[in-house]
Amino acid sequence: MMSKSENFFEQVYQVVEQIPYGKVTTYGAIAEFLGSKSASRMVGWAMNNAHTLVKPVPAHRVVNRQGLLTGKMHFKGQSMQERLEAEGIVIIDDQIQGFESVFWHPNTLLP
DNA sequence: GTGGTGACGACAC
DNA sequence: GGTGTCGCCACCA
Repeated sequence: MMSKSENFFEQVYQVVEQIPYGKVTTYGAIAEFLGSKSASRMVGWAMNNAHTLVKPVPAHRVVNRQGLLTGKMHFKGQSMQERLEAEGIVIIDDQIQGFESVFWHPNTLLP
Protein backbone atom coordinates (compact mmCIF):
# COMPACT_ATOMS: atom_id res chain seq x y z
CA MET A 1 0.00 0.00 0.00
CA MET A 2 0.96 3.63 -0.11
CA SER A 3 3.28 5.06 2.47
CA LYS A 4 1.52 6.59 5.44
CA SER A 5 4.12 9.32 5.52
CA GLU A 6 2.56 10.92 2.49
CA ASN A 7 -0.71 11.05 4.33
CA PHE A 8 0.67 13.54 6.82
CA PHE A 9 2.03 15.83 4.13
CA GLU A 10 -1.04 15.27 2.03
CA GLN A 11 -3.21 16.45 4.89
CA VAL A 12 -1.12 19.57 5.24
CA TYR A 13 -1.44 20.40 1.56
CA GLN A 14 -5.18 19.77 1.61
CA VAL A 15 -5.68 22.07 4.57
CA VAL A 16 -3.53 24.84 3.14
CA GLU A 17 -5.36 24.73 -0.16
CA GLN A 18 -8.66 25.02 1.67
CA ILE A 19 -7.68 28.30 3.30
CA PRO A 20 -10.28 30.86 2.13
CA TYR A 21 -9.32 34.12 0.45
CA GLY A 22 -8.24 36.83 2.84
CA LYS A 23 -7.64 34.35 5.62
CA VAL A 24 -4.52 32.85 7.15
CA THR A 25 -3.67 29.98 9.42
CA THR A 26 -0.76 28.84 11.54
CA TYR A 27 1.61 25.91 11.49
CA GLY A 28 0.48 24.85 14.93
CA ALA A 29 -3.18 24.98 13.95
CA ILE A 30 -2.57 22.65 11.05
CA ALA A 31 -0.41 20.36 13.14
CA GLU A 32 -3.07 20.29 15.80
CA PHE A 33 -5.70 19.52 13.19
CA LEU A 34 -3.62 16.57 12.07
CA GLY A 35 -3.48 15.30 15.62
CA SER A 36 0.02 16.39 16.58
CA LYS A 37 -0.01 19.95 17.81
CA SER A 38 3.68 19.72 18.55
CA ALA A 39 4.46 18.69 15.01
CA SER A 40 4.34 22.28 13.86
CA ARG A 41 7.86 21.84 12.51
CA MET A 42 6.64 19.14 10.22
CA VAL A 43 4.08 21.55 8.78
CA GLY A 44 6.82 24.00 7.97
CA TRP A 45 8.82 21.22 6.43
CA ALA A 46 5.77 20.23 4.38
CA MET A 47 5.68 23.78 3.06
CA ASN A 48 9.30 23.43 2.08
CA ASN A 49 8.44 20.27 0.22
CA ALA A 50 5.33 21.95 -1.19
CA HIS A 51 7.80 23.87 -3.27
CA THR A 52 8.28 20.76 -5.35
CA LEU A 53 4.57 20.10 -5.78
CA VAL A 54 3.05 20.45 -9.22
CA LYS A 55 -0.07 21.79 -7.63
CA PRO A 56 0.09 25.40 -6.35
CA VAL A 57 -0.10 25.69 -2.59
CA PRO A 58 -0.94 29.04 -0.95
CA ALA A 59 1.82 28.62 1.60
CA HIS A 60 1.88 32.41 1.93
CA ARG A 61 -1.33 32.06 3.92
CA VAL A 62 0.48 30.05 6.55
CA VAL A 63 2.28 31.96 9.25
CA ASN A 64 3.59 31.20 12.70
CA ARG A 65 1.61 31.38 15.93
CA GLN A 66 2.62 35.02 16.39
CA GLY A 67 1.29 36.04 13.00
CA LEU A 68 4.77 36.75 11.77
CA LEU A 69 5.83 35.97 8.21
CA THR A 70 8.72 33.82 9.28
CA GLY A 71 8.94 31.87 6.04
CA LYS A 72 8.72 34.83 3.71
CA MET A 73 12.38 34.39 2.89
CA HIS A 74 11.60 31.12 1.19
CA PHE A 75 9.27 32.69 -1.32
CA LYS A 76 10.49 33.45 -4.78
CA GLY A 77 9.39 36.33 -6.93
CA GLN A 78 6.95 38.56 -5.11
CA SER A 79 7.19 38.80 -1.37
CA MET A 80 4.84 36.92 0.89
CA GLN A 81 3.68 40.21 2.40
CA GLU A 82 2.63 41.57 -0.98
CA ARG A 83 0.43 38.56 -1.60
CA LEU A 84 -1.27 38.78 1.78
CA GLU A 85 -1.81 42.51 1.42
CA ALA A 86 -3.37 41.83 -1.97
CA GLU A 87 -5.95 39.74 -0.12
CA GLY A 88 -6.82 42.60 2.19
CA ILE A 89 -4.54 41.58 5.03
CA VAL A 90 -2.62 44.41 6.67
CA ILE A 91 0.96 43.61 7.56
CA ILE A 92 3.32 45.87 9.45
CA ASP A 93 6.90 44.90 10.17
CA ASP A 94 6.20 41.37 8.90
CA GLN A 95 3.41 41.05 11.43
CA ILE A 96 -0.25 40.60 10.50
CA GLN A 97 -2.49 43.28 11.96
CA GLY A 98 -5.73 41.93 13.40
CA PHE A 99 -4.29 38.48 13.13
CA GLU A 100 -7.17 37.00 15.09
CA SER A 101 -9.64 38.60 12.67
CA VAL A 102 -8.10 36.90 9.65
CA PHE A 103 -7.15 33.72 11.43
CA TRP A 104 -8.82 30.71 9.88
CA HIS A 105 -9.03 27.44 11.74
CA PRO A 106 -8.68 24.11 9.88
CA ASN A 107 -11.40 22.85 12.16
CA THR A 108 -13.78 24.86 9.97
CA LEU A 109 -13.59 22.03 7.47
CA LEU A 110 -15.35 19.80 9.96
CA PRO A 111 -19.18 19.74 10.12
C1' DG B 1 21.51 2.66 9.93
C1' DT B 2 22.70 7.02 12.36
C1' DG B 3 22.97 11.94 12.93
C1' DG B 4 21.67 16.42 11.92
C1' DT B 5 18.46 19.71 10.38
C1' DG B 6 14.04 22.26 9.74
C1' DA B 7 9.05 27.95 6.93
C1' DC B 8 7.39 26.02 15.04
C1' DG B 9 5.32 25.54 19.74
C1' DA B 10 5.20 24.99 24.46
C1' DC B 11 7.39 24.60 28.79
C1' DA B 12 11.27 25.30 32.31
C1' DC B 13 14.27 28.16 34.60
C1' DG C 1 9.64 38.50 31.49
C1' DG C 2 13.33 36.88 28.41
C1' DT C 3 16.23 33.02 27.27
C1' DG C 4 17.11 28.28 26.76
C1' DT C 5 15.84 23.66 25.84
C1' DC C 6 13.04 19.86 24.38
C1' DG C 7 9.58 17.70 21.36
C1' DC C 8 7.45 16.51 17.12
C1' DC C 9 8.08 13.70 12.52
C1' DA C 10 10.15 13.48 7.91
C1' DC C 11 13.93 14.22 4.72
C1' DC C 12 19.06 14.58 3.37
C1' DA C 13 24.13 13.45 3.78
